[in-house]
This record gives sequence, C-alpha cells and structure tokens, in this order.
Amino acid sequence: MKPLPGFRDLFPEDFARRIYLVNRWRETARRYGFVEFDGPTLESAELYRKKNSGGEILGQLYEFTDKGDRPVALRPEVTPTLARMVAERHRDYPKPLRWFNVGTCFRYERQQRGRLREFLQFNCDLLGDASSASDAEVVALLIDLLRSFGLTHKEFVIRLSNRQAWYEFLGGHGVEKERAGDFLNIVDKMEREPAEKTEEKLVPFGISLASLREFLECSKIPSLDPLLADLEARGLRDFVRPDLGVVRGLAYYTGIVFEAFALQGNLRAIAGGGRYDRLLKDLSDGSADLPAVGFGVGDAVLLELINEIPAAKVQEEAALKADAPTQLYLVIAAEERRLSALSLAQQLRSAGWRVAFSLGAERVGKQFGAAEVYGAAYAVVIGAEWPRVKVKRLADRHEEELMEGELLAWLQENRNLKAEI
RNA sequence: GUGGCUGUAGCUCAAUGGUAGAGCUCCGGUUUGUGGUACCGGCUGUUGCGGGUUCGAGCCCCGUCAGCCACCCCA
Repeated sequence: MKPLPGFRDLFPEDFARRIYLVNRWRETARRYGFVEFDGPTLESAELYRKKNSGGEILGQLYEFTDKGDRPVALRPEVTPTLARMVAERHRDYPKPLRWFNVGTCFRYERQQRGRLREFLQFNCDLLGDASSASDAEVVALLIDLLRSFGLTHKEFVIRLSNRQAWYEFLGGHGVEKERAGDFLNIVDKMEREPAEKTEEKLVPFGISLASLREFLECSKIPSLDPLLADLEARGLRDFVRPDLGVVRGLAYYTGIVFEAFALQGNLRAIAGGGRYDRLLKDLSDGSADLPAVGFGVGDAVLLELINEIPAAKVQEEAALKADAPTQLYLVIAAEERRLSALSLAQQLRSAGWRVAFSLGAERVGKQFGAAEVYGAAYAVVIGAEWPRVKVKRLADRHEEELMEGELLAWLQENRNLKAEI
C-alpha cells in the first residue's frame, strides 16, 4: 500500500526537514511581530464559491458531501478561512493585524515536482492597513524568510508589480474596468505564448503588441516608488525587481502583486502574494471591510529549492545535525550497573539532554556503534568503576573520566554541542 | 484534464524472447569494556497490475494504475 497520489508519507528524516522549514517560518514571522493562528482544514464548500474568492482554484477543490449531507471541501488555501475568522472577530484585535499560519492545504490536481495534492503552506497576512508601508513590511518578511534558508539575491528575486499601473494603462486606452481581468490574463500568459497568439488576443482591446511591450519595458512604475524606497532603507532593494509582467492568476488582487522566483533551475514561483483590499468585504458580505496584503509559500517548492542550492543544503544539513535526536548515548559496559545507568539517564533527561541507551545487554563495541549511528555527540561509559564514569566526545575520541555527580555540570560547560535550532 | 517517457529486491540498477542477478541498506558474526573502514554469513521478488502474441514474455502488443517531464495553473 502506498499513499494516494500527491500525498506523502513523512518518515523521520522527512519530518526533520519539515521541522527545519517550519521553525524558520515561525521564527521569521515572529521577528516581524506576527502571531500564529489556524482554522479548520475542512470548510463548507460554500466558502470557496463566494464571489471573488477562488477562480481557477475551484476546479481543484477536494469536495464531497459529509454524512450530514453538507457540501464540504478541504481547504485549498487559508485566505478564505482567514477572512472568515477576521470578519467574525476583528473587533477584538487592535489594527493592523499581523497574522500568520502554517497549515495543510489540498488541491486536486496532477502532481509534479514541487506540486502535490496535500502540502504545507506558510501564509502571512497584514490586515487593516492600505498603505505601501504594509506592502513593504510583507515583502521584507518574505525576503528575510528566504534569506533564513541561506538563499541570497543571487538565488532568488521578488518580481514586483502593481495592478493599479495596468488599470491606468487600460484607462488610457479606453478599456473599461470590467474587461481588465481578461486583459491581465493575456499579460500573465504572454511570457509563455508565441507573440502571434498574444497579438491576436489583443485585437478586441484595440491595443497593439508593440504598445503593450513598450509599457512592459518602461522601468518606471511610479506607484511602486514608495515601496521601493521603503525596501531601500531596509537594505533590501537588491532583492526586488519591478516587473509589470507579473500579474498573477488569482482574481482578487487589487494592488501590488509579487512573486518570488528562483534564478537558477526551472522551478516555478517559490512564493506569491499581493494586496487584496476587497476580499474580506466580499467574503463576509460586508460585515468586515479591511484592506489586506499577504503571501503564501509552499513547503514542496522550498524543499526542492534547498536541495538545488548548495549553500542552502549545507545550512540545512548543519541544522539537522545539530538537532540530532540523540545527544548522549549511555554505554552500559557492565550489565550489573544498568540500574545506575537508568538513574543517570533520568537525571540527564530531566536536565533537558536527549539520552538513549541500549535496551538489553550488548557488546560495548556495538553500543559505541549505536551512539555513532544515532548521531550522539558524547558517549558516557557506565561500568565497574562506577560512580566514576567516562565521557567520550565521539567527534575526536577525546575521553575524560569524572565522578557521576559531576557529569551534568561538565556537560553544561560543554553545552555548545547541545542542539540550538 | 491533455501529451511524451518510465515501472525488475527496502534503495540504485543489470539480465541477445529461453531457469531473475549485483551493489548498497538492514540483521547477525569476526571469542566476551571502546565507534564510522575491512572480512564472513543471512533476509527480501507472483519483474506495478490485468489481458494478448509465442513452444516459451522482465523483454513484443493492448489496457490499467503509479511515477517523472511538458502543457494548464499554482505553493
């Protein structure tokens, strides 16, 4: 039996990587004053059918009827849940809200590298502020997030755009606002389609491919200036690149939109987001009307990316090694001292050390081998000389003998080998 | 959902249409208080599944399922 297509078994080594990811997500979000929330994984299917929410995502909904005949769906993203929750209780919280979520999402689509049917997503949203200051805060958070994995501006770039600029462009060409969505769809796809096709699709808009290209290539996007100045002041300007070609597929974006892209390899967008000032109002039938900006990152793409960038891989491996599941391995050299070893193990564990030992009588050599395999930094030999014990640093085979009662203090002094993650 | 490629032991792979193998991993051992090497031994397969062609199919054909890649779109 294998897991369903697009679903994963997470064995301990896989889960260790997940912990590594999630620790960085949380740590970065908290550095920006964000608080964590979560909602149900299963929602009423209706939530995703409301105006302006899903779009393309609706076709990928994991949807069924529960035993109470309710139409339900596994969440394909958390934003609608967030909107629902915020609409319900936003009066309880001071504005702006800085909320983040680490949660499982589901989309029924064909799986591929970096794209699964069940995945973990990190979402950050800043609600209640419509200024570019909050745009910058969220973009900066995303940059720092990717940097926390050892990625630099050589490995990724945030392509930054603003839908307002397009609305102005369209207004200048006499195109009514209702058709903006269709038009942006053409822009979204023109990178991947032959020029002739784009040209053809532009005809009904009365816009030539040449003028579209000219607009695309004009590096000046005045509406992005405050955001860029903000990022410049933070020293993060190198990580972003204004690019009107990014418009994103989702229907609900109203202002800036951005995508984090890997510069090497052929991975898709690592993360994406933007401003959605009307979504909360639309999803809550007007009961909450908060401007918002946010982004999402998926675990699968990030894990692939780390594998491809040597520096990021090295950092991850170092972190995983430092977080070894076993720090101390008790070698019970004389079986009749097992009870002493148990007492010592308890004492060490109470002090927070990760301790393991063999559960039955075993050759000393084998026990050392086990200490090695489990990644322990030290082996503690308990034998006939008790209450004296030997502590051996496995890395360089340096061994010291001390009284059992001194061990804890000795270890505290050498605590640099204890996990810090 | 569309198209292409692939599918042999837990993993990586081999086997001119003629009795399915190797390496790695794992487990045990190399005489009983010191570890990643070396050596010895052991376990594991209805060759993804179901049909068909053939005296005979891991190999050829069809279907199906799964994986990978591209499209679609996104995290």
